[in-house]
This record gives sequence, C-alpha cells and structure tokens, in this order.
Amino acid sequence: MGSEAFIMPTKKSGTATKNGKTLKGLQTEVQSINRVALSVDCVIFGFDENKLKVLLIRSDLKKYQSKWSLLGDLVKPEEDLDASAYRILKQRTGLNDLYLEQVHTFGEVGRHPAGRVVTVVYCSLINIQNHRLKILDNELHWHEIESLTDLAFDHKRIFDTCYAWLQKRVQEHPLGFSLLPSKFSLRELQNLYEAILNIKLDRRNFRKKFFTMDFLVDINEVEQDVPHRPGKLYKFDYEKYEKKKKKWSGIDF
Amino acid sequence: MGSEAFIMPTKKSGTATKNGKTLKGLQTEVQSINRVALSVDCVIFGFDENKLKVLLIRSDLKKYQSKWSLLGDLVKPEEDLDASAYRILKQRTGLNDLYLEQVHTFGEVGRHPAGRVVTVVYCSLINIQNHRLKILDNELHWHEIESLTDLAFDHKRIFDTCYAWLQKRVQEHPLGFSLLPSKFSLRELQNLYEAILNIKLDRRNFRKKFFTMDFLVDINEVEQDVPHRPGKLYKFDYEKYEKKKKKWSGIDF
DNA sequence: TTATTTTGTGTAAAAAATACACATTTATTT
DNA sequence: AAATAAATGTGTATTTTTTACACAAAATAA
Repeated sequence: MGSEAFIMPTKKSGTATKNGKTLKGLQTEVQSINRVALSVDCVIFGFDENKLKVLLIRSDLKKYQSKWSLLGDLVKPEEDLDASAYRILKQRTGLNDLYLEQVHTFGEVGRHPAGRVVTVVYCSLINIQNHRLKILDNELHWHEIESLTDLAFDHKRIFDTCYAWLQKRVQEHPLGFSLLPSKFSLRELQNLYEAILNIKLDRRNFRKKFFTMDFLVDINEVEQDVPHRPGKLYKFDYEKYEKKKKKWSGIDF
Repeated sequence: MGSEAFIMPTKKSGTATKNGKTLKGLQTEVQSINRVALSVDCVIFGFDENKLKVLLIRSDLKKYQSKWSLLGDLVKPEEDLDASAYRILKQRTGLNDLYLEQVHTFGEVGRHPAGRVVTVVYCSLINIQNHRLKILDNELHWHEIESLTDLAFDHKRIFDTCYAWLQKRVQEHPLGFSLLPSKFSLRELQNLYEAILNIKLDRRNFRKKFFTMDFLVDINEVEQDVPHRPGKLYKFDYEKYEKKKKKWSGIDF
C-alpha cells in the first residue's frame, strides 16, 4: 500500500490530515476496516497419455454439488502467498519442489458465494507418474483439459486464464520439462508441446530447434518397453540454461 | 477459493466433515478469520524528454519520511480490483481510459509496517503531456527510472518487477503507444523503445520493422516546432492490430 | 523372414534480421 | 542569399532463421 492511503479520496475526508499520519493510525485503519478473505488457488497441470490434464477436486458446497473445482485454501494470517501455494500442493500431492508460478489475482466482488474472497492464482506443473500414489481417494481427479466445461465458482475462467498463460509461457521458458520424467525422448517432448499448444509440429524442425538451443543432454539411454524402435533419452540442463538464456527476442506483435 | 477450504489441513481439523459443509459454515469461516488488508498499488509509467519515468508520491509515514512510494490505496469492501486501480489513477491523474494491466500480487508477511497488507500491483502507462495539469502540488513527482534508489516499503522491489514486466511486454504487445501522444513520429517511437529497453536500435531497421507490421497510419502531418527537418506523424491503428495480431511466435528460450 | 512402426538425419527455399551510407529537407546562422 | 547544422527518409547485400519435405536404419511383432 502506498502513502496515498492518507489522501482519503472520498468527500468525507475532512478529518485526515495529509501529512503527519502516524504508523499507529495507519495500523488502526488496516486492522479495523477494509479487510477481505484471501485464498490461493492452484491450477495444477499434468501430462499423461499425450494429453494435457488439470488436477481438480470435487466441490462439496451444496450450491456447487457435482461440480469440480481448483485446489485452494484460505491463506493463513502468518503465511506468505508462495508458502500458501506450496502448502496446498504439498497437502494434495505430497511433493515439494514443484514448479510453481503466480499468474493472476481474481477479486471481483461477486465471485464467491461466501462473501468477498480474493484469490491469488498459481500454476503448477507436475509429472503425473511421480504422483500417482498421493492422490488416494480424495475426490481428486486428473481432467483432460479439452473436456472441461463448467467448474465451480469462477474457476473455469481462472482455468482459461492459466491455460492461456501456459501456452505462452511454455514457448519462452523451459517449464514444460516439469511435466515430463527427468529422462525423456524427443518424441515425448514434442507430444507435450503439441498437446499444450494444440498444434502439429514438424518432427525434424522440432528436433533441430531443441538441438540448436543446446540444453538437452544425451544420457546414452534409450526408451524401454516401447513396441518399436526406442528413442534416445535426454535430460534438460537447467544450469546451462540459466547461464545462456536469452534476454529478449525482439519487437514483434 | 476452492473446495479444499473444508479439508482443514491442520491437525485440529476434527470438527469439519469433508462433505456436506454448508455455505453458511463457509461464510462464517470466511468472515471470522483469515482476513487481511488488501491494497492496490500502481506503477505509473510516463515518457518525457526521451526518458522513461515513474510517478511517485512522497511517503508521509514517519518511518518512511523522505522516501518516495508508489500510488496505492486500500481496496474498498465492495470494489473490484480493477476498479480500485482505476479509481487510484483517476484520483491522481484525473484521467480515465488509461492503459492498465495487473502484474503481480505481493503478500509477504512482513512487507508492511502496519501489519499484514497484501497488495495487488498494476502497471499503467500514460502520456505525461496530457496530464501536466492534474498533478498539482500533491507531492507527486515524475522520477527518472534510472535514478530510483530506495523507495518506501518494498516498493523498489515492486517497481523492479514492473519495469522488467514492461521491458518484456512492450516487445510483444503494442502498449508503448500509450506513452506517446496519439500522433507521433517514428523518431519518438524509437526513442521510446530505446529508453524502455535501454539499448540502441538501428534507425532503418526499426522503421522497416514497424512499416512491415503495418499498424501505423500515415496521417499526412509533420512535426511542428522542431529545429530541423520535421518528421512525418503517424497514428497506431488498434483496430487493425486486434484483427491481425499474432497468436504465438514460436518456441525460443 | 517379413511387415510394421518409429527413429534419426540433411538440404534447398523462403523469410526475417542485420549491417551499413548518402541524398534530402528544414531551420538556423552568417 | 548562401552556407551550415541537424535530422529525415530510403535500399541493398549478407547473414541468420524458419520452413518444407523423404528415405534409410533400428527395433518389435507376426
């Protein structure tokens, strides 16, 4: 909050002096009024069977019965926003060290039936295979993103924002690898991009692109248990990426 | 907030049943606990004398005396976040219809001396010439972004995030025009990009780039009162842009 | 052994980005 | 009126990047 809080924009501002406001006075203001419930919601993406998926939980609010919703929770009074998102992920998936990034905050007055609830939305990307066991029977489910229709609350709109964010972000930042096993074939990588962007890509050009970037490490292993010629496996070299990554690509719109 | 609010993550969750939570129960939870003060802060960029500037106000909190801070205010109980940002801009600059975009939410527990204050940060771009009269003596000041050192609260960090956002965003979206008069020369446009990106650009290639994009309209006017050959003036055609804009540019990082 | 499927690879063409210099126009100075 | 100063306006050659496209080799399954 900026110092403008003391300018008191409305007409009834007679009592507040522009200068000399004390910290204590501001504390009173902050504590007494204008407070809202704050939540964090997570759009958790996964990739399985060559489909992009999102992890949802069945809403048990009567009003939203039978609808699915994003994973979220109220932010605790002494909890940072990022920590809150990590806590939610940890509780749901059992995993730390997931890719997590804040995307947008939704705070329309009427967005939640329980009153004013502002929600800070994070996207997370996880490798489904590593987390099969953690889901249990929590009413959690990996949904294909294509068959998402109505979610509880305004969660469909939130999801749409996050999916658009992912489509853009995955092209300029190497976050897609978080959806794959640490060892992956180029075919899997291409399938991932095709699923996220919903387009077909030329195989030779795709490979050339990634080899030219020079962040893939050939680990001298091949796929197992595939019913055809196995592909070579690679890892993504995050350290090399951090050193070499581009600053900007040029004006283009 | 997702349905996970009823899972009650802490150990003392014995009373809450996983299903069947009523809306009323959730309302109680939302209203009674876990509420925070919410503010909106605006990073208002301007462009003048070929310098990128940011609009700041002098903090009058004792602790931050003599420091500058961003423009912000507490969000009102019945006010959407975007509306709150527009209100702040309107009060400060007298103008509606400014370019405005939400960038990030900062909510670290210790970020504000008055207690837990979570702030949703917006960036706005305005043309300084059109707003000279509105600033008055409000302790407002256009700061050159190069000479920004310490701001009040965590506003320097917020500013840095927004400046990085602007540098990226201006390359993929035509928001820079909001910093210029509606009629501008190509030289002014190039100066703007050079100031934002802090690089030198080749004049001929810059012109070629924008002419190829084909969103600039030659209005058959020239600069006035320049002490040298005047340049032609152009407008940006937003409608044409909306029709033709690119979807993605390709994988590159 | 044959058939099937997928991997792995290279080149030519087109498009985009870059580097680079000079004549023209206008205002200012003498 | 002429000369000067300062910025505009323009094109081409080179390099880099993107795109389109086909066939032989490897592994499995029948």
